[in-house]
Formats: sequence, structure tokens, C-alpha cells
Amino acid sequence: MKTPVTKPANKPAGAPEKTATVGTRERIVRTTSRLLQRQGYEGTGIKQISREAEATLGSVYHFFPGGKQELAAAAIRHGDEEFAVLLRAGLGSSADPGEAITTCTRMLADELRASGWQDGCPITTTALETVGRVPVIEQAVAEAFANWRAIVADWLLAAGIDAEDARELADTVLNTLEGAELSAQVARDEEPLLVSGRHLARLLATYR
Amino acid sequence: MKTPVTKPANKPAGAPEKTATVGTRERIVRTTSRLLQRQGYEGTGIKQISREAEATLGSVYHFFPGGKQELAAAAIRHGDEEFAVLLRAGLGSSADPGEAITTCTRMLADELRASGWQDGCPITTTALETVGRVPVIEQAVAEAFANWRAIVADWLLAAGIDAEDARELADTVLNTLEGAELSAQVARDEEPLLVSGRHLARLLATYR
DNA sequence: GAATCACTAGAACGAACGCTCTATCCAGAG
DNA sequence: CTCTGGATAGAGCGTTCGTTCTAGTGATTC
Repeated sequence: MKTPVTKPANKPAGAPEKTATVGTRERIVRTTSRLLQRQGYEGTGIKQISREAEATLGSVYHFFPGGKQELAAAAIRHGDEEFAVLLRAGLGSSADPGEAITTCTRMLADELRASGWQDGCPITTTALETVGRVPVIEQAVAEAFANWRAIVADWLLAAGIDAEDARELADTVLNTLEGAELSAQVARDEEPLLVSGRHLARLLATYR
Repeated sequence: MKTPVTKPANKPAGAPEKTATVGTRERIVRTTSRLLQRQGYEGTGIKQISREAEATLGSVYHFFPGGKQELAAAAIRHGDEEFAVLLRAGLGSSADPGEAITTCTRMLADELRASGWQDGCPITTTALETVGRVPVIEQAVAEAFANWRAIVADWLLAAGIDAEDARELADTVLNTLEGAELSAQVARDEEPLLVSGRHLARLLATYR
């Protein structure tokens, strides 16, 4: 309009393969994921997202014509994969189930403290805010939980635990991790996470 | 202004002792608590509260001059006591710790299902949304968690568990209940709650 | 009867919300 | 070259947000 500048769009000069669109879309999703994690769904505005992602409103609605809901669902799926990576890393760190689970809580505690007690579970806040009211987000959340549960269940199975027990224990392991992270976050103290890790290890030990 | 009606204010005719103010204030707090539980802090507007509580905006700001934050903090304290009552009832239901804890999860599951999976923990959503950003709410949340933890710890102590163990177990019991309720809510299924109840009972059994 | 006080009542404010819209840019195809 | 279409750009829509403000109510006190 007023500024016919020769701005080079946003192609990063390097990366000759992927076009600029991939970069912008990814930047929007990642920014949204982080903001939803810290401020929740209702507390995060689309204009704030576009500002912090250094993308314009037009770009946001270009990539996510479904608006805020579609964008949030994509961010939830991003958080899903992010947490899955951490979970696989923690659980795979040791052959001993008890040791692996405490490594998991240790990792969560470190990350939480490093962020100033801000970055808890990437999807919990949004999940609670939208439960029963935004189906497209609800579904992304349900898929994330199912994904994580499968990861834990497979790991328990590989550790020699009976299939039925593994399925049930996966539920409780995840529930306790979720609750412990929430508790650590509001208390600004990593103790609840570490304590729950030890108790989970003790519980698992009764199954061998 | 336009309507000089002879509306009897809101004194309920009966109850000669307490004045009308108590009724209105309580009504506002209870409505806020329920709305925060279901929609979270950012998703709940003061005008919606005044509408559903059948109180005017003037009344809301009369009783809570600190605005939305002060009102939310009062609602959190209300939810604190509400959950404490349920906790005491569940834990006191049996002399056997394992049985008492599964009764607790049973009660939570019933309530959750009866509300159409809407009414989870009365304070979690608001707690997560405001952590690190609204000190007055953060403090009310911290007090609630401490209150519940003390209730569980005292109960474990009375059940003959060592003081140090009781303190730590109280953490994990609460964390797991919180996580299980969240999980049950998003899955629209009471299984996670019941399963976690059994696992908690099993964990407690290893301490006798 | 006048004054006081706790409470009710809702119009109005500036700011922010999600979203729509038109306009423009630019790389590649013909 | 022109043409096309994905991507960028942001002004502006109607609505709602939290809060402030003035006015008015009915019961109580001197």
C-alpha cells in the first residue's frame, strides 16, 4: 500500500527445498503451542499470536481458515508430539522401569524449573478450558492422551509386565505425571514431581 | 430509573436473622465457582456471572471492589472447602485405607458423570490459567492444595503410617486424583479414575 | 422527618476480541 | 512479456470485555 519495499518475503535464503510457506506455518503453530501452554485458550488472542510469531493476521487466516479453533487444534497436535518425544526419551533411558520413571520426572522437573514454573504440560490448560465446548480441540486432546498412553503401555509391556496390567498402569502413570506436574507448577517446587516419581517406581516394582 | 416498582429487594421473607447481603454475596461466589470450574478464568465474564447469579454489576463490585481477581480468589476458596468436604467424607468412609481411597475415586467418578463430564476439580482450570500471573489467585490455589494435602496426610497418619511417609504419600495421592479426574474428564470415561484408585490402594498397602 | 448507610441498578467508557475484507507482492508458468 | 495463485499486509467490522460512574432503593438511627 504505502510501502512498496523490496522485502524478501521470508524465504530464509538457505533451505533451497522447502518454500517460505512451510516456515511461516510452522512458526505460527509453535508460537501458538507455547502461548496456549502458558496462557490457555481464552487467554491467548489471535493478534498476540500473529505478533509474536512475526506473521500477519492475513497469514494466520490463510493457513488456518477455520480460525482460532483450527489453529489451537494444530497447536495441540504439536504439543502432543513434543511431549511424546520427552516421554520416549525418559522411558528409554534405562532398562530398569523404576529408574526410567524417576528419570522422566527428573526431566519434567528440570524443564519446569528452567522455565520459571511456566511451562507445564503443553495441552492440559487448553484441554480443561474447552472440554465439552470445542469438539475439534477435544478430539486433538483425546488423541494426544491416547498416544501417550500407548507409549507408556508399550514400554511397560517391553519391561515384562502383563498386557492387561500394562494397559491399566499406563493410565495411572500418566495421570500421576500430569497431576504431579500441575502440583509442582502451582507450588513452584519440584518436590511433588520427584516424590510421585519414587512412588510410581515403587508401584511398578510390585508387578515383577 | 424507569421502573419505580415495589420490588422487595431480595430479603427472602424467611430467615429473620441474616440480612439480604449475605444471600447475594453467597450467590455470587457460588455462581462464580461453578462457572470457573466449567469455563475457566478467562472464559468467564463478570457480566455472565452477574446475570447467572441474578445480581447486578453494581452488587458484584460492591462486594468485590477488587474486581474479577478478588472475586475469583473468593470462588477458589469456596471450591477449596467444597472439595475438602468431599475428601473428608470419602476418606472417612472406611477404616481400611485401600477401601477408603477407592470410595473417594468412586465419588469423584459419580459426580463427574452426573454432570455430563463437566464438573472436574473446581480450581484446576483457573489455577493453570493464572499461574505466575495473578498473585491473589495463586495464593488461594496454593492454600487449597496445602489444605487438601493436610487432610490426606492426617488421614494416613491416623491409619498408622509413618509421619514422613504420610507427608509424601499425601502429595502423590492428591496428584494422582487430580490427574485421574482430568483424564476421566477429557476421555468422558470414569475408568481412569477407578483404575487409579485401585493403584493408589495397592501403593498404600506396601506401607503396612 | 431528616440523615445515613448498605445495597441495587444499569448506562457508558476505552480497549481488546475474533474475524472479514480488499489490496498487494512475488515466483513460476505460458 | 503477461498471467496466475499462494502468501503477505493491515484497516476495519460488530461485539464483548472489565471497570467506573451516577442514581436510586428501603430500612435504620437520631
